[in-house]
Amino acid sequence: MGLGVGCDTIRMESDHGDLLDIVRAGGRSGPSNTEFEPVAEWQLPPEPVFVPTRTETPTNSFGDPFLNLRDPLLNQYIGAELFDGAEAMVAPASMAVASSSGQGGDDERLLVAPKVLTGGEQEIKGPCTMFSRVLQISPVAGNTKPSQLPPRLITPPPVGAGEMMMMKVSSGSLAEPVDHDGGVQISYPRTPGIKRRKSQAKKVVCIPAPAAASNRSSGEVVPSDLWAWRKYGQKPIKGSPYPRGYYRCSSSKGCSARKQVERCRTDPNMLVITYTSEHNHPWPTQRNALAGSIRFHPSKTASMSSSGSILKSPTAPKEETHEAATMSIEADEMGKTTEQAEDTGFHQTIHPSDKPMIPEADQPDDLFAYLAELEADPLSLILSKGFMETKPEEGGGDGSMDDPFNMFDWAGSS
DNA sequence: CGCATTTGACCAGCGC
DNA sequence: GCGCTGGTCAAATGCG
Repeated sequence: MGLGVGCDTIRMESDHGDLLDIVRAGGRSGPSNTEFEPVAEWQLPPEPVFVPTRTETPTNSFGDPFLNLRDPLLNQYIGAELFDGAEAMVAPASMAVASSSGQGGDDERLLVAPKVLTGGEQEIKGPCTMFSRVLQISPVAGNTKPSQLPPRLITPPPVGAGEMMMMKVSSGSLAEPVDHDGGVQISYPRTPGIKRRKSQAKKVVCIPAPAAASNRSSGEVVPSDLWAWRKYGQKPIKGSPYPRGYYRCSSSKGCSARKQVERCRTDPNMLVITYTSEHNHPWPTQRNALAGSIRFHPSKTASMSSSGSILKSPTAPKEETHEAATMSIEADEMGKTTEQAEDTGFHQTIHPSDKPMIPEADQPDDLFAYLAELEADPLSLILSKGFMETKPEEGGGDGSMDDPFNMFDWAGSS
């Protein structure tokens, strides 16, 4: 199932009185007890839209891990590009991402939820909850208001089985999944009553909580990513039975990057991770990242023993990934010619038809190990495997390790 | 011993 | 100004 054009809008009201507009596509009908209402500002472009080049992106100069992610199994992008405060994303066929002009001004936020179906209509269960990963990049403080920006919707070609579901948040607090049959949502924290220190850029990621394999005394299971985080506080949150953990980046001294981890109020199986500030340093080395995340994660130890490192991709060796990283755009696959892609300044590779990154010879064992690891630590795997593939512009970069966006070189530089 | 987590105290923003 | 709540600090504690 590819990306549909027809959309339904489901207006839902959360327990906080927040209105969520859910735009569905792909033929699925929403709950019958909801009010259907079209959202005019949501537009489906006739063809994929390319986002500007990275050089036009003034923020996240050190390679935000949530930009340009790729679904490691589908080998498709699940990431997003942030520029000038606008929201623009590249999504796999299993996901739809959109940005709106925001009739409600600053209150307009976008949500994305993928729906991946196996071949036909059977939904992937179990470890494949990884497919339920969604990203949303919120506007950057000080930049153009979303309401001043034109709508942008970036969709990959309808390749592979998938179903898309889009949502929009009019206002409200942290993301709370409203679709519980496989979708994951991300929103921007917009609780009016909650103080927001200054106007910091925040990214809210809502992911399935890893299996409760961890024996942490707090019972909290925090998925790791490439960064090393140090917990510096925990607070009970009003209205939520679950505390919120506060983490700061420990990969580098002086790094102001922070994240908050809490369980979704309505769905304890979901983790809401809010990223604040940016890293002022490049990606940490594997060793550093490991040092900051291995504690309290016995399952990772087992994973390490089999794969050598929790950050080591069980898929392609470095040479292959690097090769992939330097491959040029297969623009035709996106319904656009290379020239067109270059005209837009967008230089990114999407391989909808690529074979899975799992090496065939190692698939049986590695696949199980991979899935197990995925279940235990999905975010880490996503970040360690699903790196963006960005080819530097001619003369704009040599793809060396000096390029903070060159994830593959970074992974191999430790 | 080094580093991370825990946890109570303190600070700051916001609404009334 | 006061109270509420979220966010941060820092000493205590624990683990490898």
